[in-house]
Amino acid sequence: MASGKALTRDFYLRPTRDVARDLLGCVIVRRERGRDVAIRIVEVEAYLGIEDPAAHTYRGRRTARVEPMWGPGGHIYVYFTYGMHHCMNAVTREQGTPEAVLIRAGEPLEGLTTMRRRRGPRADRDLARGPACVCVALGVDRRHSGLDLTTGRKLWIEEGERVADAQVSRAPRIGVPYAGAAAAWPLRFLVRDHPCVSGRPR
DNA sequence: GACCAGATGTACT
DNA sequence: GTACATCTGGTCT
Repeated sequence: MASGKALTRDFYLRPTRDVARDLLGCVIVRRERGRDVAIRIVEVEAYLGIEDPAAHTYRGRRTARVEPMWGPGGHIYVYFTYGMHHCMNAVTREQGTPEAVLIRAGEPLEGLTTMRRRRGPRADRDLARGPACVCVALGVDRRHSGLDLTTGRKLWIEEGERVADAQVSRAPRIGVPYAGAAAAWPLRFLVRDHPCVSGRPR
């Protein structure tokens, strides 16, 4: 089912807000032992690098963990948090501009059996609902951080059905109260009324 | 809906 | 050494 036609580098080298909005409707594909697991992106958040108090690269922070964010767009940045969760981001912009888009939720499309096994008993719409759930469903952890998303081999994002502007909602990001005024920036993009969006109020 | 424990990597002193 | 994290699932109301 997956076309294997990964989004090209140019897609990711654009302004991060645009990449975030345009990722809605796109499909993340994980290919493992010839089997595909795929989800359609329904919720994302933009993180705007050194000027964004909510970003891991705020004020130019550069450590081994965030190194993938400093490279060119089109790579994946995975971090581990709360002692048990992984979250994945698509890196944007050119090399030296450390911005990214957090994948918050997706609608399961393919490989349902695999996702159900990984996530345990729960409704299908909850399989990839929430950033850590996305990683579990796709079998992604920080060993995958830094992978190139444009080669279309193990993990990539391909074009999906375009989400119309009227179907896109913008909202403040989740879980970043420490970010001061930036916590209110409307950098979260989601498909309106979609059953698979996460976004528990906080 | 509100509240909270969980378990450890990561950044910084 | 220490504080805290781009969260989830379970419990209680």
